[in-house]
Amino acid sequence: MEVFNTLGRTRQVFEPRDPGVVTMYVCGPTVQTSPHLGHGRAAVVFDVIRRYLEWEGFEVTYVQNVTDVDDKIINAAAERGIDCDAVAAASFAEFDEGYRKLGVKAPTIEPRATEHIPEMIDMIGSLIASDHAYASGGDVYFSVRSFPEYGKLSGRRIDELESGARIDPGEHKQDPLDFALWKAAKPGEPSWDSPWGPGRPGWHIECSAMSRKYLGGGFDIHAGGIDLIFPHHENEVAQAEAAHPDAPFCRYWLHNGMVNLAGEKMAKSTGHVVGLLDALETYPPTAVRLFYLRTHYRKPVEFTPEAMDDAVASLERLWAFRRRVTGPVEAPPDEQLIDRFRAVMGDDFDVAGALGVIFDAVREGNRLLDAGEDPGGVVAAFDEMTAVLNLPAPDVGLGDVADGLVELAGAYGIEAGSGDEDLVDALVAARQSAKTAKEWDTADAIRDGLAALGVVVEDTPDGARWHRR
RNA sequence: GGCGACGUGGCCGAGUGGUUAGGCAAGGGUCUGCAAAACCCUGUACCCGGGUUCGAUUCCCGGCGUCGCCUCCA
Repeated sequence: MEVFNTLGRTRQVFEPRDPGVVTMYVCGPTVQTSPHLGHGRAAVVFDVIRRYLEWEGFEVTYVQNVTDVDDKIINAAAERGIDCDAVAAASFAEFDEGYRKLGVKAPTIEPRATEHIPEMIDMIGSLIASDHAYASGGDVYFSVRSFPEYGKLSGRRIDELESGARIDPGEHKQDPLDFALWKAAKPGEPSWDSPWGPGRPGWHIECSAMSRKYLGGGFDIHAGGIDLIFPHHENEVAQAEAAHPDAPFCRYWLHNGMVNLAGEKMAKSTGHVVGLLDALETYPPTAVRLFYLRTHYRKPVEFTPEAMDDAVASLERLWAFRRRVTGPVEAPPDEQLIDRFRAVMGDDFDVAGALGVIFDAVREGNRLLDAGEDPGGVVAAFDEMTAVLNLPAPDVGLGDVADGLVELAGAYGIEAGSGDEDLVDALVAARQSAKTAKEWDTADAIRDGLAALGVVVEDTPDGARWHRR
């Protein structure tokens, strides 16, 4: 298995720190506003990587942090006249809903910055003790020049950074490159006591401190958006390795590409976004998930209605195939398909390639079914592969069609009272009678009526079947 | 300006030094009362210019273009 490691910008053989165990830290959201489609992509992409690793037999500890204290949360709270906790709680609820609808597995641990202030203070303290940081005017800054390897993750050199850097008013840096580990509290801001006075942590320190706490030194995978490489992840490396020079901070850095809209990156700071929850209302969540998964995780993707229609149609092909097979599948998964799946997934998580294998399975399975042969092994492989990607089949339940259904049934003399599904079965049977009598108009009217309710009737050699659209 | 990524057929999108990715859409056919689904067939794809090679879309150099980072950002 090989992965592209941002640290070194090369493809490397994946060898976890401890055999059979993978420790992952994913940069989670700053719970400041509503999630957009970009947040969803990061979550889905790393969720699939996690599920794949678990499928390969690794025991995965998946940590995703929640940044619940930061300048923008404070500003948003001030603007809206509510407190920071309320801003964070409302935003977190939306992220959580979005992740859940997208089928993202809950993190093993989901630590919040505000619940790990002592750990951060400890780390800051040891950085000061080792001269990698200094207190200044109630703030504490990391001294970038004290860490010679600074820039190794993002491929920057300190001297080049120097020219563009500057010190903002109110900061007390010794060097423009230095960044805040601890910010002195201003009036009205949330704050915690510290050896340097009341204040709050800088952004970067939480990930170094919390990953250390839950995953230890030299954990396996640190993941996040490609836009976090600099400065966030660069700073994390510097802090963590300066505080613990004995071992590298983490072994593999994985970064996902951005979601673009009209050719430009979605970004909450510019308002150039499509809300995640809005998209999940407009499109089936599994189709949104598939939209993310069609493109390799490191590449940018363009969000367009056409791309979504495409994803919806592709998904329908998947499930149209799966609907053809009823009853339990007992055959072992087709080995050739599984081998191909494993090969592409182990090749820097080529999920687009994996989808190619899945669609090949669909064609082969359909061909076998048409030929009257047993597609068991292909179906078993299909089920296994789609489970790894977590592309769940839609609910077959009727949902909210009940009212129109009773009316339609009545029109054909079918008594309400039994369950909705029985009603549909009765209507399908009525259509079958009409077909037998060659009353095509009636048969088609029933089918059209059901279609209008979102129930699709399809004829097969074994009789008519129906499913929810 | 510095650093980095990318440029594949109508659209999306994997991949490879020489033999089919895949999806969506389109055309033809089979099946079917019709429809849907499905299967089969079709469309001579790799930004441009050099170079390496028996052979490059696939490696190297240059150019053009798009995007990202260089401030907060998944």
